[in-house]
Amino acid sequence: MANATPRWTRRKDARPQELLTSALRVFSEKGYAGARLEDVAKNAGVSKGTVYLYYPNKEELLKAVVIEHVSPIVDEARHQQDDDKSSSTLIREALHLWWQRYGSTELSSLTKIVMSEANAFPELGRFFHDTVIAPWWAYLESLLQRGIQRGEFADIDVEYAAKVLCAPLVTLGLWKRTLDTCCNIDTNPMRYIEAHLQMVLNGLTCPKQKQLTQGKGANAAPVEPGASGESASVLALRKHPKS
Amino acid sequence: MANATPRWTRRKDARPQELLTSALRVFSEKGYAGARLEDVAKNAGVSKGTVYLYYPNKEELLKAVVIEHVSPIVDEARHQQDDDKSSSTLIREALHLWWQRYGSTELSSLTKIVMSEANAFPELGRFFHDTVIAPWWAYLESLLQRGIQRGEFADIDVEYAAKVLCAPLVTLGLWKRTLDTCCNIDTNPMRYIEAHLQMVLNGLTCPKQKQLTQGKGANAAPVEPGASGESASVLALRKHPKS
Amino acid sequence: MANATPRWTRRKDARPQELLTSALRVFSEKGYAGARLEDVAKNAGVSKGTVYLYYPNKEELLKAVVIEHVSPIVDEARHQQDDDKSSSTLIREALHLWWQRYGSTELSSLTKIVMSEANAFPELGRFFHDTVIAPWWAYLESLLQRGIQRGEFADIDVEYAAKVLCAPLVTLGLWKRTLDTCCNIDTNPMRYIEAHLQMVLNGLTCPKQKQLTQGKGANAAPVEPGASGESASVLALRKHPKS
Amino acid sequence: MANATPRWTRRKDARPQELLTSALRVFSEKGYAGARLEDVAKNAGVSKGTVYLYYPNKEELLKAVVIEHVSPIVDEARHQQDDDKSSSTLIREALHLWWQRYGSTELSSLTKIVMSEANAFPELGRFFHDTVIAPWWAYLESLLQRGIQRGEFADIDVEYAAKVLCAPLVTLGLWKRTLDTCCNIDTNPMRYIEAHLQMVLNGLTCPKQKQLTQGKGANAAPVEPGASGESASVLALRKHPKS
DNA sequence: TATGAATGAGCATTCATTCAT
DNA sequence: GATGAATGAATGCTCATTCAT
Repeated sequence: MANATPRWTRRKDARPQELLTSALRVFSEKGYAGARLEDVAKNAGVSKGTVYLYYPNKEELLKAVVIEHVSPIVDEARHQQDDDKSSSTLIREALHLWWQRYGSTELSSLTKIVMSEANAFPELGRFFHDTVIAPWWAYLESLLQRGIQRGEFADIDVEYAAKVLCAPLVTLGLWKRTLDTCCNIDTNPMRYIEAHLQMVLNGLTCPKQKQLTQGKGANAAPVEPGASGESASVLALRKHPKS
Repeated sequence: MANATPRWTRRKDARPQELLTSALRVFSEKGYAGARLEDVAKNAGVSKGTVYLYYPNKEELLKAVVIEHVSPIVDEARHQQDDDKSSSTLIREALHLWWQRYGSTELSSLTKIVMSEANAFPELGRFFHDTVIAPWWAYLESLLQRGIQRGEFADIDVEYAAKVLCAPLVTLGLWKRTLDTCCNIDTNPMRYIEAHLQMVLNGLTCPKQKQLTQGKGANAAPVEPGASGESASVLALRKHPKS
Repeated sequence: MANATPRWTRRKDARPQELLTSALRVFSEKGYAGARLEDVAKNAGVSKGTVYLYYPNKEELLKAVVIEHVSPIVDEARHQQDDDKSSSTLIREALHLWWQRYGSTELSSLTKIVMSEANAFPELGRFFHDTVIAPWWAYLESLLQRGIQRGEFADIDVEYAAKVLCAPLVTLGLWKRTLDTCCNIDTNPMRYIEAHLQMVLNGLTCPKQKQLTQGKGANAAPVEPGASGESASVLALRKHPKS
Repeated sequence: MANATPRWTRRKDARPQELLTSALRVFSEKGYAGARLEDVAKNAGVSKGTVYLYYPNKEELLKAVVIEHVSPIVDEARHQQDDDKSSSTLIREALHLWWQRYGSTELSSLTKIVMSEANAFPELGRFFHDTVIAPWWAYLESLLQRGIQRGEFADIDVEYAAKVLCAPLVTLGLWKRTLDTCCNIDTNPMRYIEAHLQMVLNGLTCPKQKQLTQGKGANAAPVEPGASGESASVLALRKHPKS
């Protein structure tokens, strides 16, 4: 027996980190409701009660995980400098950074969890929005703005374009951790991101066709229906936008 | 006693439908773990025990919800005809259709639920992939292929572009049902979709700049670093793709 | 096996009563905090979960015990009629009734429990006061008033006398269920009540002495100190009444 | 480091005292089960572990509180001298003393606690009886005896009268600390005690009526039923004394 | 002595599932 | 088929107690 396993060699200072890491793993795997605090504890090499020495309850533990792990990423992006790179390059870098630091890691499970629990714990949703989503949107927005001002980008709906810009990465992170796993698929993230950038930077439309649609303002109404022989059904869709 | 209270005049066949609708609502609101079968039952106007007459357990009920509600949507898209519209228009229509039939409805909660539970119930994830995701991807892929063949679209990475193409809509559906609610935001779906289409069809890059980047194949390696003065960090990012 | 022990032969209607009886016993024995709902259940021959079908939580169960068991007693006393008995007799009857219906039964444990938990659950304390204590005080007060009006009783501080009148019974109930048990004492309740009634109705003071102290009003200040050679310490006590 | 923060200048001997005081407060407020040793410690300005240096467990701590705080009071009463005061005065003094030293202080919470826990810890109940109750009874008994012997008091059931005599004070102490608090009542202790003394010394019965009932021995059977027109129900009560 | 991090048994509460009616 | 009372396993959380420092 001896002191083979000393009851607490580790420092109080180390505990929170260990618990948070363990919690991230368990929440990732089981979701919020499915995560048992006992597993979080066991995983961190401590007993159930110890968790409560550091976090008053399950919800706060989850929040702590988000705060601890996500916030730094956003800060990193926020402090990205505008240097003399092209705006395209900065966007490319931003998306890759997000992927490398968040999407490709266990952290992206948090997206899933927050989405799932936002109804039950609106405060968590708000926190995630304010801390993670909004800053990202703001950063991407500033990059788009920069591109337009420097004549690199066409004049588009900056606010919404920013939201759209990061959406595929969010989805990718989600899929990698869910469908990929259970369907034995192996989506290639770099190829995915590249496809996204290609489309978004250059557009699908063939250069020769550009004249036809090019030149409209960013907020321009959708392509005029009648003009391009669209079906009535599409008209209907556009005229009664839902929600 | 007689039929003083015709407790079940409704046909037996109607029950499953009502249960499924009720279940969709409850799962939507509470998530899988949070949904109480008693609420599903109450909501459908039956007793707790009745649920078990139709579905052996909670998991099967969820699967049934997905099967019942999602499958038809995909069929509708699958049978979309190639007529003489432009490929851009078909893509536009496809995305609007998805939004109208799925994203904007309670169904989009299923995305959230499936994502959350895919680890716990891989079979559910597989089913969702096979039934919902894959067909959509295939359909979008076919549209992209058509566009390229008809000279409307540039030659891009069709397989991945299809995945990217629907990703923002998935994200939008997720956000509308989570962050929008708890942050009191009101994202405008039509504006969002339009921004997406604008970017994807025309690209961000200003026409005059196009020459510089245009002309590379779809699967082309990312813009050559050195050539455009990108920082080493981006290089690094691209050279060590994670996950 | 057969249906030796049918899962639930007993009626839903019977359950609450059985649970309440069981709860009274367990609360009596263990106090509020010490009572385990599982014991309450087992005692009533049901499972833990069943308790929650009838009472939403431990606190409500306790309240229900009080409501169910105590209220009737008070009602009984409240409806006691003023007939042609002497007021002494009515008081005698009231105290005996209290003892027979409450003090001598398991119910008197509730006094103990309510006292113990009143700080933690003030609402419970209020409820007990309003439902049990106050009505009793009011009833005794009315009897005292009647006695004075009919010339049977001296003119005393009716409000406080009523409180004092029932106090010894409360204490007796408490003692019987605590000290008597653990000290192997066997206080004789009838003798106790009789001693109380003797003192209270006739007073300790010997008839011959009565002239000396008699004749003062009920609310009279305590016997004048100096006049009867009392010690300074008592003076002090009276001049600085605490609390 | 040195003694930069003289963490414990206080003598070791002081600790138990402080702990006991703190424990009294916490037990008072929360009851036995509800009291958290951590609060006791914090309140005394020490750490949780320290409590265990002085008291092996919670139960012993409670016993120590009782021993420490209650014993002195009894001693004080026990040493009360019989001087030339009237027996009424001595009784009056005794009750006031009890109120001042015990009932009106935090100590009276101990009554509540001991009552609550006597079943769980019979030894505690015995200790309280032997140390607190019995001596008080004995003292009051001696005063009553003295009164009778000196012709001041009628010939009553001394043993039980003593118990009854202090009962209202016990109840008052209990009520002040429970119902008064949660019902926002403010019972006036001096008025209460005075009402008690008035009744007990002079009796309720109007002087003119005294002849009718006076003159019976203390242990006399209750007023003869038939003789005073009492109802049959009272007869019943008296003939089947319970418990 | 004193500390306070760690433990783990213990209990209230929930809810999917069963089954006698 | 339908009911809903009953079940009991599961889990969040508390707190008396221990013990390495």
